[in-house]
Amino acid sequence: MSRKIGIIDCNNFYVSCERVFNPISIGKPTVVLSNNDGCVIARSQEAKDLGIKMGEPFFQKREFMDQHRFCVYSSNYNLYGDMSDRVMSVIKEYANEVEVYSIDEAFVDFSNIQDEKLMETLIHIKSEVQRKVGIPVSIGVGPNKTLAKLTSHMAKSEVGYKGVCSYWELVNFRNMMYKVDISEVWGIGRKWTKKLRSYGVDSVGQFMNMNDMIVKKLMNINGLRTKLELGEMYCYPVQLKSKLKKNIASTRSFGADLTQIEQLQEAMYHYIQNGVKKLKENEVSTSRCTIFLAGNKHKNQGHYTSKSITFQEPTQNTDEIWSQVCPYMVELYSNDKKYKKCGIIFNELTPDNVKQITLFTEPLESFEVPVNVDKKWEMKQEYITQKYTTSWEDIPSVFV
DNA sequence: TCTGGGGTCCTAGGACCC
DNA sequence: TCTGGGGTCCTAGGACCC
Repeated sequence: MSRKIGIIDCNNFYVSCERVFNPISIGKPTVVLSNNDGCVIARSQEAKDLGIKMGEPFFQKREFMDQHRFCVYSSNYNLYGDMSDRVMSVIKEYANEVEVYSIDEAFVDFSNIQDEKLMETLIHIKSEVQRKVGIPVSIGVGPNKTLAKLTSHMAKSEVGYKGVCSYWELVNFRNMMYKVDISEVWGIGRKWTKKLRSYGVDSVGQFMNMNDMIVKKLMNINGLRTKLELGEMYCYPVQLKSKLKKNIASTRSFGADLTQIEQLQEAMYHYIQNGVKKLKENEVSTSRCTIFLAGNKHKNQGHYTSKSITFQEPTQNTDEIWSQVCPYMVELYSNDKKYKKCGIIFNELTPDNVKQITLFTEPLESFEVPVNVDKKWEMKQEYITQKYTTSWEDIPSVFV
């Protein structure tokens, strides 16, 4: 007997969250912007209909949005995180086997629900999330994740489905797939779409007809899995237990180009503090990190350097990390370049409860770094925090 | 003037070892 | 001068996702 895998997906999630608290934007074209108000990361249906693309730079569309009386919001991740928790807990009232896949999506294993009750259950969940949290969702269900995603796409794009679509209710699925573009498949992104098109494969139906070995060669094992899932095989299991994170990153673009190493160091210290906060929230320590400095790739200054640094033992101490990172920044930095972004990625995370004891711990060389022994650092940091706060957050958050 | 941030997985190639 | 084969580990780069 086939599994019943569902995907419950919040519609235009960030916009929908804003609309719960700003009903004035309902019915108007609405977008939510990324950090720095850089680009569009969520769009209402009205905004999509007016041709606003995902990831489009805000400054290029600002005038257009003014003309069309858009509601524009800077992103408010605390709000979205909280709304996400509420949506997920409503879902969990009706299903035990839930994988929270992202802030706005959950895979659910509905296999234990009787065939005849399936649609009824899904419709009920959809209306309960709407009633209790105020967020509209779409639901797709099929024998695996890939087909669930594809049916949820149909649930969204075809009004007739009213937001809930089951693979088993689709008549002549295979024929329908010749009309669905290959890029709609979960797991097939821009590059692979281009590659497949160059082989004359434009529709999902054509992709399904390809030879397995060719698919594997052209893409990789996951490309093949995607193809097999379209043919009803079950390759990507629903992950009921949340897996431990493998990396935790803290990176930001600057409000303007930076040229001095002191500025970069201040920024990096800031990001380390932020990253350490995340380490503590996740109850892990790091024994290795990667730092990077990068230029503005949009301005023909797309340089990038990075360095991996191994710590003597797992840590979640900002200054300890900083003392190791600082000398390498000097190494990576070059005074004839402009920098637009930097950051730190913590790798090799170990849960705090299994901390190892190192028998021979040598004193940390890098504690000798001068910046760490006098108090100049803290003053600088305070100054830069103020500065960053004004340039990042002192931006009007609503334009009507 | 202004173009996000944070993840995962796979693969090829080099280093190194026996 | 000649110069095997196999295994593991690491890293960089490239693809994908939201």
